[in-house]
Amino acid sequence: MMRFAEFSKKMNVSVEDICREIFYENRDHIKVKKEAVVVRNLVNIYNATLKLSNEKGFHAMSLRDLAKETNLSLGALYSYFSSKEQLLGIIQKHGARVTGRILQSEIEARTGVEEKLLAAIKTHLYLSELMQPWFYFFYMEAKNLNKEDQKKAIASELHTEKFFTDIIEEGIQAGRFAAVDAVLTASLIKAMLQDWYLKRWKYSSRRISVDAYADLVDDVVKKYLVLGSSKKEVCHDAC
Amino acid sequence: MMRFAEFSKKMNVSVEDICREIFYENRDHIKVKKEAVVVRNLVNIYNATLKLSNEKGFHAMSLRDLAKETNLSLGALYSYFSSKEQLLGIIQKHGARVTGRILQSEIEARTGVEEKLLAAIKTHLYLSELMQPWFYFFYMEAKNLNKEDQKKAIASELHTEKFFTDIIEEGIQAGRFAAVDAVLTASLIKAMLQDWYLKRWKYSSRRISVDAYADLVDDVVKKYLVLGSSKKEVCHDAC
DNA sequence: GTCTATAGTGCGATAGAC
DNA sequence: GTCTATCGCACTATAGAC
Repeated sequence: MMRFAEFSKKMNVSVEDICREIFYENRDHIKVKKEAVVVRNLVNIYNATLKLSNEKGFHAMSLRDLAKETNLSLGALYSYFSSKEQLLGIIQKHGARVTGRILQSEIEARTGVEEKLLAAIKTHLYLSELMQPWFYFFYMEAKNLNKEDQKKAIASELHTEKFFTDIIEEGIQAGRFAAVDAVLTASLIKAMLQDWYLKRWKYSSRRISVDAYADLVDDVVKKYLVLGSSKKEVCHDAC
Repeated sequence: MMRFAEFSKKMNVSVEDICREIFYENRDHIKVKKEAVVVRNLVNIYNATLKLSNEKGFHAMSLRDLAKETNLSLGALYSYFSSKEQLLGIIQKHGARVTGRILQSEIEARTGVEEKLLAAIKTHLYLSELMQPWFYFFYMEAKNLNKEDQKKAIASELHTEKFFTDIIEEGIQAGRFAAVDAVLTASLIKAMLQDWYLKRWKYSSRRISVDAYADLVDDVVKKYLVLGSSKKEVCHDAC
């Protein structure tokens, strides 16, 4: 099964690609017209927004802060979005979209139910590792969205969870997993996956790799779920 | 083992008690002198602050919002704290203190390592259920604290985690738990416990009780940790 | 395409009447 | 002990020079 290094190469998820996508979809709100200029500045603006927001919150970040961080003027910033609120909404929307898209394609590529579960766990962790600031932002700033975007954020959260619920139910029906509560179990898995990007500082300072974390989560989940997995297996950590 | 209803009765953690404690420790910053008046207003102010902050963030809550919610004037509010920042710091500090105090006393009351682990899980969940707005606030607003208080918040987070690490290590040394990575496992447990108060809306709408959630977490953790726990036990959900 | 200057708003905080 | 009125400031957003 794939490790993070491969995933990272294969995906090549770059902020630049996301920004180009945003450019094409928001041509009307963006006053500047040269693609190369726009993409360069959007990358700059979004990275700075994520940095400042993740340090002290989106609301606490003023556009003067953002202008300083990007080395752009206030006026120039407003050539790339029409209001501070819109800036928030765009980052949320496109982050969520990329996540959903990749998660789906990676799960579909597997057949066995245990492989699917492992692939879902790994893909979610690897994605959140590649795009940690986006994931963190998505989580912490959801309450600052307007009502409509907030609904979308909740839907996106439940949609991700459903990937896991479906896999677990499939495993139960196939007689490979114990008959647990699939919805609740999926919630627990999601909680463990979220901790990875929400407490990045903790795992960083302890020098835990994303692969090690993925193995751990998979281990915990499989011990709970998989029928006939002997307790002996636990020993591979000890022996 | 104790259930939530008992815990709730036994603890009788009231916002009023916390506010009285705050009053005694901050007499110098609080201009009003009659205890009864102060406690009544502090309860009002803190509840309103938690409500508004948890809806839209502490920074986004203006003191005019707070005045409206508490039915106090701007001037009156400033009789109970000296700045908006101080209001944030006080809520954080006292919330963290109550948590640490209760968690410690509940764990100390047990002897067996498995009982300790279950007690720690249940106490954390039950406390976060009783004081959900405080826990949520503590988590989401940590980044808005000044640097000094931020350090304290991180220390508090690690301190809570250490309760779990210690119990797991004790279990491993006693030969009752598998030789897992105690620190990492404690992180995972904490992640699952935090989801309970961070995603309260989700569990509420699904009508999951805190007792059911506690049993689930305990089940997952014990299946991963406890040596010689037969897989047959998983079936109690199915059969 | 980017800048500076500024209009207009709402904020945190305080003074002084009652 | 609580109120109203207001100060000074920092914010979002825009207009117009370059």
